[in-house]
Amino acid sequence: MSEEVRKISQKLSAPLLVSQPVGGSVSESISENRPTGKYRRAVTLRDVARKAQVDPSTASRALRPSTRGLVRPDTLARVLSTAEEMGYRVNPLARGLRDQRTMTVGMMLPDLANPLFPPIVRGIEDGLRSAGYALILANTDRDPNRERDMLAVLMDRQVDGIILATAEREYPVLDEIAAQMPTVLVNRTTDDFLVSSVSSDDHQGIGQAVRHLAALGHRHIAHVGGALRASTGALRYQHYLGWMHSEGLPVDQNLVVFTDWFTQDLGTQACLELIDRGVEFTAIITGNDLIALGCYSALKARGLRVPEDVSVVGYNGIRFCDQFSPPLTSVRVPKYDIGLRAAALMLEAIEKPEAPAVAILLPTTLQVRASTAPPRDGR
Amino acid sequence: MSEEVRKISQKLSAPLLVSQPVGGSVSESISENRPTGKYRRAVTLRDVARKAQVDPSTASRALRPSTRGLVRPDTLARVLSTAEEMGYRVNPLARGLRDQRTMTVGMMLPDLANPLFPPIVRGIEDGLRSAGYALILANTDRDPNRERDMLAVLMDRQVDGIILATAEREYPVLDEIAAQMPTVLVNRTTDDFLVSSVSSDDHQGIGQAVRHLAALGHRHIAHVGGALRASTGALRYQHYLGWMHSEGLPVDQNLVVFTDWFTQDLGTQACLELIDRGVEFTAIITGNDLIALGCYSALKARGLRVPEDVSVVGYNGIRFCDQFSPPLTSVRVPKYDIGLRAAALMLEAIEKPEAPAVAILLPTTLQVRASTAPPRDGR
DNA sequence: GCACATTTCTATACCACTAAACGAAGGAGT
DNA sequence: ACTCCTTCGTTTAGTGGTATAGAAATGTGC
Repeated sequence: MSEEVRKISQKLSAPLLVSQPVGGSVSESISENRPTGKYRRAVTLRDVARKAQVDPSTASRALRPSTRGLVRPDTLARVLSTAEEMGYRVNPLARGLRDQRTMTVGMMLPDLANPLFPPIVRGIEDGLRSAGYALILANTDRDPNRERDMLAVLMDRQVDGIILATAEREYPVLDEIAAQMPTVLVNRTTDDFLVSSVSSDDHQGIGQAVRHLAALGHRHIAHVGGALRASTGALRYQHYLGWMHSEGLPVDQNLVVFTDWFTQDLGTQACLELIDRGVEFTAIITGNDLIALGCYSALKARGLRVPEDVSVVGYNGIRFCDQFSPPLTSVRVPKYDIGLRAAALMLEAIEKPEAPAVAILLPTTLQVRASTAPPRDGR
Repeated sequence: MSEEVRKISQKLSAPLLVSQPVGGSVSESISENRPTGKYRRAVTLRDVARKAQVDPSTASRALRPSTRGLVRPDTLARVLSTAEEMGYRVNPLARGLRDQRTMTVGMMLPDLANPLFPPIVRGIEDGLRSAGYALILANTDRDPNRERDMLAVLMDRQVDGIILATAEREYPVLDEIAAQMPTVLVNRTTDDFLVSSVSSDDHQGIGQAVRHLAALGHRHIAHVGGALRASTGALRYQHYLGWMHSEGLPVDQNLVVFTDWFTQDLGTQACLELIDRGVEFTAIITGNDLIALGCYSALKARGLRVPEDVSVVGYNGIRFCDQFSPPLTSVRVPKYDIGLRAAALMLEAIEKPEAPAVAILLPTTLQVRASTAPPRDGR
């Protein structure tokens, strides 16, 4: 029935080379040395200048706001209107070559398919776009070789700055990168505080989680943490310790396990290990939502129900948290805003390369859902 | 406890301007007109040529593989080694300006945060990357103005091609775009078959869904479709009709509703409308997974259970389908592969602009999960 | 009416790279 | 010894835009 739409091939209609009629006394057409290819060539500054009867440099002046004052009003108007009329647009390549700027920012991230990143990327994207910058993404899959390669690719492209979502606490390349161009870290930071960063306030976030569980009556709260070599993993663990203490709850290192990375499978493994230690607990604070999902599987495998037997709190508040079974209580981090801020910071860094580094922490909100409940009485 | 990591600001260590010692008889340093800024300037072709004692154009020949044959072996070696030694990298801006190619492809998509897109984008990204191309994303949020703007931005940047995930069946801008540069559609197509596209084989996909439900014993299968102005919405609807007929199942237009767009909320609305028509059905085939989630809510709101009272089949097989409550049976489309293919097609189109358009359909697989079950007996 | 200041525009040069045309050197052929 | 050819390199010019210096036009004051 739909066979007619399958694997068909059909000639492209040959497009017209629209050669805009050039009125007035200047007779040359726009870029007479037009290539013979399929596509139309763009109008250049020279084309505009010729038609407006001025020198290209005058046209250039007229067209860029900052130098506009150096042009007599009537000339200005003439240039502007012919430019408008001819549909002139500056060629950012040419301008970039001259100014040594590409108006492009590179971003390295582990994997766009990780649901944490798309909203951040959108934020960055939108933030940069409003200032005329474009974003080039490079996924590294946490492969150090690929990371090097992608970095080289971005550098080669002369990006005006680099945003990194790939940083680990020890991250030797960073020095090298930061020495070459403006650099901003998102979501994660390094131990050496050299470079600006934007992330969520994990202190506050873990606090919300601990206090929420404490308020429900939990005392034996476990931690299935993320990778300690990532700042997020380490910080959340530290803040877990800190808040447990300050809430007067017992901390037992047998109730703490770590994953090697922030994935569902590793979360399951770690959680199974935790359970099999046989130390009693009624709630888990996890390193992120994926690990939390891993805990769901592990708990289920050992016949424990969420939240009846064990409450689980995630971190990040990725999309679909509310659709999980049960819906996952999670510390929501403002992902889009993190991106926006990172973009703003990048623009600032490009503008003023000598400005000092800043760490920006954005507030989290606890989203309480069905994965947390009071512990069964008696425990 | 973590106060020390909060809102700190600290001077960046001033980086050294590493001025590589230039040996040999040529005494000028690399780019003596180095700017005074924070960052090091790149080594140019001239620098290499000077040091290797050849003309820049000879160096250029030596350095690009295609013209390498025109250079005597010893000269070649000398140029190559000095280039290596000085860490020379071509400036893509300059090359792009000369060759009128940016080695960059633009992509317009509605919203990266839609879980359908990240895997596709990764595929495109990886496919392009391997050929030395980079990808620039532009999110449009389906706002026609934004769409125009983003398009202009991409054009201005002289991208070598455009990949569109924003096409609707009637999509007037497309002609204009396709006349200007290589264009490839992903996921969706237009009614006028002018431009190459890569999407999933919806005929096969819906077939899998219908036959799965039929095999379970369902006869009254409803369709909560997507937007008809998108090819995906229209095709899936048509194929639903087709397969229902060919499976000998009754088609009742009262069992068909459409959403205005592929979102969860609109899915809920549409499904509520469907239920309130009072016509009996035991299963729903939806326009995509988000609509399926919307149906979950609607069914729940009317006291119907999935899958006991109504089976639900999604489309796309987005991430976390298996975590939903209940886990969603869905037609999985090979998102990453779609991206890869789109990239390949784009590269081909850039290479040979006159090549005819092709529509590539990739096979789907039905992932059966807990949202589908046999209908309760008696119905 | 002239010197001088100011405004407005043009010419030049450069950003980094490369295709095409050109030229020099060396070898082969007669 | 002379031309012709091949090989390898350089010169030239051009990609589009803009800062800078300087030229031309205009205005000002006496």
